[in-house]
Amino acid sequence: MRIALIDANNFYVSCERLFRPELEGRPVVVLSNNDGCAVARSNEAKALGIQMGQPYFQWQELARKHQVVVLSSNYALYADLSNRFMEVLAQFSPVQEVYSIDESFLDLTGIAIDPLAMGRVLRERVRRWVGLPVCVGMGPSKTLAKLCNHFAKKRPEYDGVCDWESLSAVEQHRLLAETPVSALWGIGRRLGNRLEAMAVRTVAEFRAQDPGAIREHFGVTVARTQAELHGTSCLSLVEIQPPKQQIVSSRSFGRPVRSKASLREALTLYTTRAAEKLRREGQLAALVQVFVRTNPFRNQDPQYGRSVSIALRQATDDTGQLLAGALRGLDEIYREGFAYAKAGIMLSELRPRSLQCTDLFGSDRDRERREQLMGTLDAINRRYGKGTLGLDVAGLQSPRDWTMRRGNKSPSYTTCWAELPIVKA
DNA sequence: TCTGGGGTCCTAGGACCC
DNA sequence: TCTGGGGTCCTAGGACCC
Repeated sequence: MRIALIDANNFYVSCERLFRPELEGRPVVVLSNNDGCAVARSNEAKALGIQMGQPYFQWQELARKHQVVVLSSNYALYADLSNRFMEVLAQFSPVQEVYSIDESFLDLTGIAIDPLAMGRVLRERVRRWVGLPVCVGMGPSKTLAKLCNHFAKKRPEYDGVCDWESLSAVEQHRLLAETPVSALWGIGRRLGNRLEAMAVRTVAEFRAQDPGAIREHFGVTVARTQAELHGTSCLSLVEIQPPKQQIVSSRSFGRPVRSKASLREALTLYTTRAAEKLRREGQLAALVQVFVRTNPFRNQDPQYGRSVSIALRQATDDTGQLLAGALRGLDEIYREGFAYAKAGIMLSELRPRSLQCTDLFGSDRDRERREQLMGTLDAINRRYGKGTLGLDVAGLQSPRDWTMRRGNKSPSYTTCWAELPIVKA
């Protein structure tokens, strides 16, 4: 078994640099929604000490001093480049798992080429065809492929490609002994702390633990991780994404929201998005959950947060019916006098549309007409852009002062005609 | 003043059944 | 005084991922 994990370097930053090559060599940070936290950092920005997930206001001064280029996130651009990246990788193996927006596993078992040579070809191909820098890790299990990818990124001597089985036993052990256990895929901060409390600090020490004891104290997931480190593949590649079990749409507000009218408006937008996703997935939802909460970081302010589940009479993908449920939920949980910072909805108890039962209390003709309406809505929004047409059950009236802040977004270079980059001859 | 969003899986415990 | 055992389903909470 030979599994490769190909991962783009500082993905969002690399996407931005593709259209602004002058950012090469400079510290660049991409921010989360609402320009809240750092979610991608160039190597130069990492070297300045800006942490992943660190709130912008905490390093704003530092950024100014070192002329860091700070950008809002541009998901349309990243999603488009991600698709191109994945298509290029697909040419190297019939078995691919797209693991996240910037990572993919490939099964390279039985491919006769020298793995390191193969890794270098992969890197070069993505670099030339898509323009993104990537690193390649390979090993007999997903966990070892992930770990080797980590080495390929952190250790310049590997030049971006690291294969577990091409390493000598001495080298393997040295790497494991130099790597903290929390660098492992599946070992986060909590488990890392618990392991450390047992004097298990490095991957080498973790691998040497008694498997029975690991299973007993940490459960099957951690036991599998340990087995994978020994080269026993426990996790197979997921080639076809199983249908989603829940669909979430939520946002923090650009500024605190007090009125119910604004919350209704925000939830109308979130429900519209979630319903679109649901229809794209070909699923129906039977349960709508709504939540609102104040800002937990402002603990001097009165805090409130609640969620409620609304069971629908029948599973549906109709924006109107889902929205009616969501707004009924809001009526239940809204309390006056709080400064709300975030709201959202979750659709769950999903099932394929093909299993829809007929409604005892509604006519099929009504249903057909609603389905046509939703289909038309989706088609128009696909063609003319998100949000061109929507339902207004909430009665949109208040000024939309809650929408998110995105002060520094780059143009949608590849997904919007009006924002195509123009190259001057 | 300013702190993201969207997911999955596992486990423990209670309810319930025969 | 003695108070079964095994199984399933559901839910809440915890942990992880990017």
